[in-house]
Amino acid sequence: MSQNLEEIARLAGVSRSTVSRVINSHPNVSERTRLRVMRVIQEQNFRPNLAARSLVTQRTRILSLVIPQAVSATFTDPYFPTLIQSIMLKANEFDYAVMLWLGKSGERADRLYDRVFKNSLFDGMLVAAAVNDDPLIPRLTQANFPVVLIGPPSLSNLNYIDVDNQHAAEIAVSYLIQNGWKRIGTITGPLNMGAAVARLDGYCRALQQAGLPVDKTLIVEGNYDEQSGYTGMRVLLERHVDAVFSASDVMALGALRAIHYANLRVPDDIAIVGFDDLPVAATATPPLTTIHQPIHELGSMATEMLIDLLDGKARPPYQKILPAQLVVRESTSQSHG
Amino acid sequence: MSQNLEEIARLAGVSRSTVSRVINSHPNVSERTRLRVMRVIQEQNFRPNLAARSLVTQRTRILSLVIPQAVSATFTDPYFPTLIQSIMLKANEFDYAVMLWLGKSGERADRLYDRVFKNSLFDGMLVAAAVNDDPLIPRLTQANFPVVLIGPPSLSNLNYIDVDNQHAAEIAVSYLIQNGWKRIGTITGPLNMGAAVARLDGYCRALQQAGLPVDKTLIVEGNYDEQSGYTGMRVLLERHVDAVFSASDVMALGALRAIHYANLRVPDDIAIVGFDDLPVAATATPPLTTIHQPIHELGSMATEMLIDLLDGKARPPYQKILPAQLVVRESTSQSHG
DNA sequence: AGGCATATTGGGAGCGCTCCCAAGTCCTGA
DNA sequence: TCAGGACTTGGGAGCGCTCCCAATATGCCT
Repeated sequence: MSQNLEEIARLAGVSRSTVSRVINSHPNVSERTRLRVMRVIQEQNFRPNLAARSLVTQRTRILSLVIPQAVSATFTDPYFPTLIQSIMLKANEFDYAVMLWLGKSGERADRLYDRVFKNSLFDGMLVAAAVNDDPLIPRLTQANFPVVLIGPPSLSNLNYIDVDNQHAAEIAVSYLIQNGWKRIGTITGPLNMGAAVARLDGYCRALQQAGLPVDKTLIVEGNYDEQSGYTGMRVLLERHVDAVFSASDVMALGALRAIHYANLRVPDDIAIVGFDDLPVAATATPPLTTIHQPIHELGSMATEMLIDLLDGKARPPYQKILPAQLVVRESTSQSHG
Repeated sequence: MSQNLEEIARLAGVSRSTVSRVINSHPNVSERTRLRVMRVIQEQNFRPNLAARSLVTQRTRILSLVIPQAVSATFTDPYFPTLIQSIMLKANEFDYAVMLWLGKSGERADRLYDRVFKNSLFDGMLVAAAVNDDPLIPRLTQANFPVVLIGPPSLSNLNYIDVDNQHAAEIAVSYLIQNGWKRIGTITGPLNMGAAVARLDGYCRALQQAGLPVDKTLIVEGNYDEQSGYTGMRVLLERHVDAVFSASDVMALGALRAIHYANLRVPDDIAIVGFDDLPVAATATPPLTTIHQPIHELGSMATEMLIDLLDGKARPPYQKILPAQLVVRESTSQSHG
């Protein structure tokens, strides 16, 4: 069970080096020998010791995925599971394994990074949902460690992939305006996160471009979870909005709950637009108009970017921005004008 | 940045061995030397090479978490994120890192295990949501590799932790019976999974103990997702049930949707009991009576069990069963008798 | 002061692999 | 038949660490 190259070599009647060549599919091995060695490897169910290999190659073929904001509330959002899954699959496709690191709720983020960096066993790092003042960023500027951020970066020369949050939000709000809604509020994400800020910017721009005032009392900060959507909507109801742009579907669901609770109807009394296009958006009552985020692409492209960086196929700063589309459903289907 | 023990030793004016002792906090180092070495380590931001260490210790302090059933539908269920998070945190607490492995949708599970076992860089393995005919199980019986299953095992001598699914289901259905509901249907989970079978058994036992017939036409198989709850409920509505035991909250949500769609009311016309007690159960309309699963305990205890096994503090078969409790909310609040 | 037990330190060996270079084998063509 | 090139194979060195044992320093007792 726990043999080494030398052992396999003995059984196949060749040298350690030849077995190594077979395993790493080096060209200079005769077909005859290759087959013989392969058979012994199979019979013995031999798996080379990756620690030994890493020691000499200085590569582990492990990627770390770090999610600092994984407080339980955030993690209930299917956004992360989807992202994790797409990263995993892409990594495995390229023969990389993935280590996961989640922040403890209430823990300072640098404690998490201490934990991560204490473990040197990975070649590169993906960071999802970093906050703007993330303590990782300064650490990164000095070292030249391969990292790809998923989401908006707080420094301009970092590697990252993101969806065009601002533009998407602008489209969503413009759509509301074009369909006659006037008093449009928004429930934002946590404003220490870049994506949340960008979505709010898009909201403001759309209003300005339509010549509508930006009323600060119609802007409520949430934290992406259902409850904060509910609470935020209660506030906006008091301010008599007739439409709401929610920075996430999950919060939009909370907003729906608040609206039903107030015995109002969507979209007859109030229109709602979400963000993410989670599966649940399509089955909500009523089905939610929302911005479709290409979460799968985000995850798998981020992984490809990181691997490109590791292979020297790309150099930092390496950056990509993905478009996001408006998906119209019943929560805005009826014109108000 | 990438020095070694020898380098640190030189800077601190001691030997490689002494530095090693300081890092591993061996007792036989004088306080004076210890401080001096520590300071150099700090200054140089030195982190020992884990590959080299693993090569000699034959331990990596990495755990693998394998979720074979992670088809997108399953993964939308917050059960997994919660479980993953609790495992991660407990592992980190014991200074272990966690590698994650997810099955690709439509992929045969043994392909996943091939991938996992090709990577020898972990000391032990946690497997969540294995199916009954999981191809891992035969592999396990031969090797003596440390594995803890999360969920019901298909072989009696495996290490596992589980909640008492059958008993919990029995309590839930008995509660319905005691409150006067008569024609009780059930939407099960996928019946190739042990937990789903156990919950169905509990349903049947409760009926039998109350002297009620088990009507096979009132048993509908789902697959734990929202849509299958919806579809299952449509079938049960045709069969005129007055109460439903759903094997998951997410399916119960689907069932609620079907009931609303049919213009019936919960609990006035139909009572519903779920399973899991996800956060969403409390905020559903109406809030869901359900079985509370201690997901966090499940994950962190499974991790502790695995570490016990690795440390030789426990020997296989090592097994634990956690109780689950009924949480009564409005979806059953009104007696029907 | 000297001797002995104990605390502290140093260095060799070896974990299992890859990489490099040298040696061996085979085949071709004049 | 034999030189010369290409293909194939073997083995030494070394990656950075831990562990063991031997060597040295320290402290205590008589």
